[in-house]
This record gives sequence, structure tokens and C-alpha cells, in this order.
Amino acid sequence: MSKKPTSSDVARHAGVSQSAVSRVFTPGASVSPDMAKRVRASADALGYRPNALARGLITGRSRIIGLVVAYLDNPFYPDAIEKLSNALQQQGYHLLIFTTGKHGIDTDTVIQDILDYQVDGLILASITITADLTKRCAEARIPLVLFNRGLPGSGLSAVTSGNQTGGRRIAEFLLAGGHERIAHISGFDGAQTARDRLRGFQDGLDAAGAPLHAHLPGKFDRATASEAARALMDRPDPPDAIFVANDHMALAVMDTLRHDLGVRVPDDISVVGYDDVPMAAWPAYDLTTLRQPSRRMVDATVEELMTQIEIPAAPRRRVEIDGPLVIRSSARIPEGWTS
Amino acid sequence: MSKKPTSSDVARHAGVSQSAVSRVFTPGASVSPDMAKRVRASADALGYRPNALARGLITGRSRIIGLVVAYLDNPFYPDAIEKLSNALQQQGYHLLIFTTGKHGIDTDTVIQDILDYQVDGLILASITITADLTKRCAEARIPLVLFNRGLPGSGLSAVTSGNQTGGRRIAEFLLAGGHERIAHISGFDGAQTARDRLRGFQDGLDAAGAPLHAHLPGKFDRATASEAARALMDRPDPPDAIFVANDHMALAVMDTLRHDLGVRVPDDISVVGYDDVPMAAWPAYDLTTLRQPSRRMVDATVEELMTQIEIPAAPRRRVEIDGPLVIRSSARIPEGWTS
DNA sequence: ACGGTGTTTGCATAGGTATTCAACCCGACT
DNA sequence: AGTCGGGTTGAATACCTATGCAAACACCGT
Repeated sequence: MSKKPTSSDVARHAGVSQSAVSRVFTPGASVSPDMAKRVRASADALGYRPNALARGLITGRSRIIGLVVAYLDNPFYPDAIEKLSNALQQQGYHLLIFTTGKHGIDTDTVIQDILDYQVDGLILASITITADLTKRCAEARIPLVLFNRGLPGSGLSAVTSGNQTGGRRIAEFLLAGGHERIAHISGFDGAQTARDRLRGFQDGLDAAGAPLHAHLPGKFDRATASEAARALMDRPDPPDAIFVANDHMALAVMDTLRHDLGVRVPDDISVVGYDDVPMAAWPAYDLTTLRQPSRRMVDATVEELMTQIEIPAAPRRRVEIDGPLVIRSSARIPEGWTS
Repeated sequence: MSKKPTSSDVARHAGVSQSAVSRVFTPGASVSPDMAKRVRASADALGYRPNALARGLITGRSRIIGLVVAYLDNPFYPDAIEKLSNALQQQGYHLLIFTTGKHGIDTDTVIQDILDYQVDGLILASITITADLTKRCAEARIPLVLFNRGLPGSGLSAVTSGNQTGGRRIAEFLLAGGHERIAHISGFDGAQTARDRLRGFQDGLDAAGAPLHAHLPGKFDRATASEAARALMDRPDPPDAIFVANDHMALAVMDTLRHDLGVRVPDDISVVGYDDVPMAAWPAYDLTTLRQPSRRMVDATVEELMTQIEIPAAPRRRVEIDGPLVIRSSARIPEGWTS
């Protein structure tokens, strides 16, 4: 016995029709208070709860949002996922999570799998998607939001921080600090986020007529970033400041500089990151960094999803949310720098 | 147009019955090679993929595993989730994730929500469950596995590391190092994992006739752990070694000791953690810690789920996987200590 | 008392798939 | 040639719920 009770079981128990039971559990349906009371009583007695799968099948709304994410070792993402999950739960949605792994299970395959679940929406975090797949999503009318990635010209919704503005601001900060050999360890060339940060940074330097002293790719990866830091310091003219494209790498760079190369931060060299992950605030690093307002980014993502679900024809929006430069001690602070 | 094609659409297109289409997409069903080819051709032409919801409704298997997790700021969990997700995907299952948040959305409510999705199994990570809920799960025949938590006497499946053994091993290590005032910052009293680590630690001290110098709760939380560290060092007889119940807290303790209190680690005091999260290996901390073999724990969890799904009557198992003590530099290393 | 308005309820059906059952075909064996 | 059997196929049904439709009902004003 003790299979899960169905709405018909409840109906029989309460002496009403199955439709009535359904209506009691459907917000906004027409039910008399008396009916509601009887049905709920029976439902509680039997331990009935509506079957979300059957419900999703008939309404065409699964109330599931697919999340595709490559890796979770950058602490920005766990933090964001936690907030995303909470925000979505508040709206009655839930996250079906798919990881591609760094060993690159084919992203497209993974997304195909997700679509099978009739998700009401799709969030891609630090993932790029092929044009073919975006077309399929569009055809299936599945809202798609890129989180922390943009794909300009794709016409896709995307939520990021103001990467270009942020990069520029960091350049200004380092210049104001009197740095003369300013280097950059970038992310992954294929990621618009990385390109925008570099672009803004470069613009900021250009505006002051300052050169970008050196530039190496870090691939959003600790090992590669460390390697890049070593390479930079090996040069005959090592930099006196490095902007690292995200905190995850910046922390690795600081480790390498201090413990591997015996360089003092910020005395010998300034380091600035991007994201403001929780660890950036830890005293061991105390990293100056440009904050990505994850809460607001998450809220924007959820809002974008919800409006697209409500109004399929709604225009795709690209949301950029600027964050403040959080000044800590990993980079020299310019005289009289305010704000 | 361009609604998602159904199996009937494919059937019509291929001039066969809907059953045939279904069979082609059902592994192990009886289909002739010719039929398979024709159907697949039509399916590809229309872009058909089976609807996982409908499939789940009729088979009673959603191929979804629910994961309930409280918080993701302890980096042990993101790491484990990533591995879990990968392992499950390999088996054709996917993770529906639910967060309770620290502000304690009612765990029971959350689990109720999960059950609505007809999940094939449930993983609870760092979550305790009420007896009422376990009963409901049992009645619904939903496999339940506790990850990194145990609930002795509950008859539930649980996968943990050998917490007691580990705690004891740490005691032996600290004793061998000649420490005389050994303190402990524990986790959360309600968590068996925390109790086991303490128990083993205490046993190890007892076996040598050594006292536990002091013991404060850390609630698995950075702020509380820092507070505890401060309190310990404020005493007239501060400890010369602290075993902190997990790395997440241990890193906070190290930060507080070094940057807040100006105490040197390990010169003035030894710190040992538990988990071996990725950050423990970072040079800024280089934390001596007992490794929880997350890969093997994940594999055991998945295996346990799969066997319970296959064989509902299978006995619930409690799996404990011992991990090695990873010796780094945050704690004095005993003379001639090997292994 | 009656028509009208607005609310509640049940009936029947749909949504997309897997699976049982019977029908079928075809080759093989006696 | 006839029968048996394995392998394929299609028709019909079930899974569980939401919803359009029409019937039933209550209530109001005149």
C-alpha cells in the first residue's frame, strides 16, 4: 500500500469530484470556503500533495529553471547560485542544475538534456552557447538569460556587471596611485565579460596616455594565473601593478607573488581583482577589487526570466549593473582618494 | 507554429504508430532496425525529443534527484555538488536543488516541495530532517541519503568520512607534537558529524591521559569561530593548539589569530582543520587538515541511491570513508612523524 | 414569482508518453 | 504443407492533473 494518493483518491474520500480537488489546489480558482475546507481536510488525512510532473504536463509550466554552469571553484558562483535558488524559490520556481565540467562535456548535449525537462527558463552562467542551440531555445520559446556573460549581437538577454566601466575605474585607480608599469592578467578570450573588462581597462589607460605594460591570459584559472604572474615578474621590467580579471585568479596571484616569489603586496606591487568574492575581504588577502553586486544581478536575472515567461514577446534586455570599487590594502591607495 | 513536436507528430511524419516512436526512444524495446532508422530520421527532421515530464509521469521515474543544502559558503559543498552533479549526469540523473538558507526557511516545507516533483531520490547535505518527514519519504518509497551527516538510530542511509577516527587521529598528531593545552572549536551541537569529530578527538586525548584544555562551539560559521578563537586566547592560559571542526572555520580562526591577535601560526599555536577544502592548500594558509575524500563520498552516495532505486528493499547503509591527515605547516610537525 | 447575475460544481477531455495485449509476419521445423 | 515460435507492430489504455463547458445553484431586485 501507501502509494502516493492522487487527486481522485482525495475526491473519493471527500465525496466530491476530482475537478474540485484540483481547484482547491489551484490558486485563483473558484471554490467555496466550505468545499475548500472539506477537501483540505481529506487531503491532509491522506497526505496528498499535487503531482508537479502531471501539473507541469498539462499546464505547460514545469516551474523548473535550468541552470548550466561550468565549474564551481570560483566562489563567485556558489554565492550567486545560493542567491538565485533562494530568489526563485520565493517565486515558486526551482533550479535544475547541470554542470559541464571543465573537461568539457559537450555543452550542447547538456542543454539538449535540459530542454527535455520542459524547463520554463534557462540560465547560463559562465557558459557560451552555440547559435544553433539559441535557435532551438527560441523556437521552443524558452527564455534564456546569460549570467555574468554577454553575447553582443546575439539578441539574448544577459545580466552582467558594468564590466567596461569597472575596468576603466580600476585603471583610473591604479594611475592615480602613481603606478607606471601596469599589467593585466585577463580571463578567457572567448568570454565577453573578460574582453569588456580589458577594454575598459585599456580605455582608462589610453585616456591618460599610459601604456598597458603587459598582458597575459589567465583563463579564469588559478594555475594559469599563477603562471602568468611568474612570467610577468620574470621580465627585466616587472610591473608595479597588476589588474587580474577576477578575484579567483587574483588570490592565486597574490599567493604566488608573496609565497613563491617573495614579493610584497602592496609595497612592491599592487594587485586589484574583480568580483569581491567573500574571500577577498579575508584579512589574509584584503584584496582591493571591483564588486559585482551579486544580489542585484540575481534579482535582475530572475526578473528578466519572469517577464519573459509572462510575456514571451518581451524584448530581450541586456542589464549591466555597476558596482563600487572596494578599496582594501592589496593595492596602493592614492593620496586623498575619495569614494 | 513551432510548438514542440510530440511523438505523435513524429509517428505521422514517419507513417508509423505512436507506440513505435516511443519504443525507438526506449532502450531495450523491441524495434526492427528499419523502423528505428525511419523514426530517427523523422525525429531529427522535426527536432523531436521525448518529453521528460510525460515520461516521468507514466514510468514513475523522473530521473531527478533532489538535493537539499543549507548554505554554500563552506567550499566543501560546492566542490561536492559539482562532483555529485557530474556523477549523476553520467547515470542519466539530474539534480534539483533546494536551498534552505541560513535564515532557516523551514526545512520540512522545502522537502515537501521537493517531493512534489516526484524525485527518484533525495540527498540531504548538512541538513537534519524531522522524524515525520523521514516517515513520509519512507512511505513514498523515496530513497534518502544523508551526505556528510549521520543520524544514528534513524535507520537512514548516510555517507560521511570516518569522523571519529579522524578526530582521534588529529588528537594523536597534536599530542605527538608535544602540545599541552589543546583546545577544540566544534561545529554545531545538533550535527552528528560535529559530535563524532569531538568524540574521536576526546577519545584520543583520553587515551593519552591528556585533558581537553578548552572547548567552544563554532556553529560551522566563520564569525562564531573567530569569536571563539578570540575568547580562547583571552584566557589566562591560552591554548597552544586548536582543532577546529572544519576548514571553513579553521581558516577564519587562522585569520583572527594572525591578523587580529598578532599570534603566529604555527610558532605560537598550532591549528588543525577538517575537510581539506581546496583553499586549505593555498600558501596563505597551508592548513594541516584531515581530508574528507569527497570524490569517494560522492561515489558512495550515488551508488547508495542507485541501489535503493533499483532495489527498494535494499538495506540502508551507513558508509564511512576514512581520509588521510594532510600535513602542512599550520601545526607543529612532531619529530620523525611519518605517514 | 420571475428573470437575471454571479458563483460553484461536475463531466469530460487534453496533455505526451510507456506498456499491455492481440494481431501479424516470416522463417523454421516436423 | 502445417504448426510453432520469435520478433514486430498498432490499438487501446493508463499515468495525474487542469480547464472549458454546461448545468446547478443561490441571491437579488422588481
